[in-house]
Amino acid sequence: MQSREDKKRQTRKSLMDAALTLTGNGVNFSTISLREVAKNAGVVPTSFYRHFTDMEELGLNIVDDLGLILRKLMRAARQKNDYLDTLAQQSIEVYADFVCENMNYFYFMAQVRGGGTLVLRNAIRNEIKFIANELASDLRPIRTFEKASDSDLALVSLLIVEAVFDTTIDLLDQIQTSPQQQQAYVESTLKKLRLIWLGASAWHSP
Amino acid sequence: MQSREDKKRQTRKSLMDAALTLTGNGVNFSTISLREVAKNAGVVPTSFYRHFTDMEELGLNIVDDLGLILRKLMRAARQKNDYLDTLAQQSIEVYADFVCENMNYFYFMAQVRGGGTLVLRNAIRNEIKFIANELASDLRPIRTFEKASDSDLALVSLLIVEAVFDTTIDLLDQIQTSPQQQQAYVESTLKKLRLIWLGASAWHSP
DNA sequence: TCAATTGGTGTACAAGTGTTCACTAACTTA
DNA sequence: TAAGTTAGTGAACACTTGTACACCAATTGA
Repeated sequence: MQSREDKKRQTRKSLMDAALTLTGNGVNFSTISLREVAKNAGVVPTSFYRHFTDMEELGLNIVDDLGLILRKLMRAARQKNDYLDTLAQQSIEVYADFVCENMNYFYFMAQVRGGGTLVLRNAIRNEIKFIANELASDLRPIRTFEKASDSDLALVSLLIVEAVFDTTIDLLDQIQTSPQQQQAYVESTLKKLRLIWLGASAWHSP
Repeated sequence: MQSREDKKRQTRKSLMDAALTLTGNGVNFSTISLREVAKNAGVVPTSFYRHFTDMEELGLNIVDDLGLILRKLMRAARQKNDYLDTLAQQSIEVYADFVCENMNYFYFMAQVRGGGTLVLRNAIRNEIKFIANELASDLRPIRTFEKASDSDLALVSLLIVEAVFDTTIDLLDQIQTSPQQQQAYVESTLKKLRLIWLGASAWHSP
């Protein structure tokens, strides 16, 4: 038996899952109707209002969940390794796997990043900045960056995170059309990171 | 007096402009209805079919126009200058101005890049690759890259173009909320390019 | 000049949209 | 056990959507 609160939480989750499933199937989040979400969640349209005032609020809650996903990602990628290149390769492979396992969330991110409401766009931007900050404090102890200023380190981190996140739609489309060539994306991204790496190393040693 | 063909071309342009105006006003392209476009173009809904079979086809034609815009951009940015840093700064300033003057097109690009149909996404991807290729042949004669392989040069170019294009939504939002701080975006992007630059220089001198 | 072509019109329809309101049944609390 | 709270229901609303069809008027080409 479950309490009323539990049941509520459950349908709430059903609604969010329904929206995510739709975005994962290639439907643009902005075009998804409240009624469609309700139907896919096995609930009558008016019930939607017991949980969210409108689709944007539901979207904001998905962004929150996405935040959790991304923090889990960071945890998984945090395998201390002083050899930068190995670290980078491992991280990107971890990332690609994560995207595979949470495709719906990453489709959502890719869509909303450039095409959501201003409110939603800002929410995504904040998540990206947060991850970049996390990365910065992970990079700080590494020898390459011991002389780098905080703002330089922040910039390097932001560039890396953007280079990875903003091309995730390419990875997702790759997975859909020819999953076996996912490795191509990993290699191309790895090369980009190596380049950024190199730049960062040279940054403060003129 | 104008021929029938001219008049047709003109309403066709009205339809595309209407769609662009809407995306420029923050409406997501995927949610724009055929009827709304027709109304804003001052034409009855059924007339739409005389020009496009559906909104996706209209979108593809906008991508084509965007291609022309971007080629114009490349031409404007092609001020030969052997001093890389100055070149980079000039290019980004040119880009920011271009985005200001063609906001609707760049909103469209930002939206469709991650949230359009698969067909539209691929169309945008191709434009990005094309621009990256152009950039690569511009970089080729520069001394820094004289020893770089073609594929390395292609990678550097792609990274640069993506770093600029995929954050254009940030520039657009910046322009909307506080236009005077547009310079902040320019500086941050310039730093990113410097970093990539440095990495590229170090790439083949181990 | 006369017939053909065609861009644009107006009506119509079935389907889907967000939101309202009164209602029910079951859980919670006193 | 009785009263109160509330997640979910179902009907109804005014409106928008894409598309089909018959039609018109003006440019075109013979």
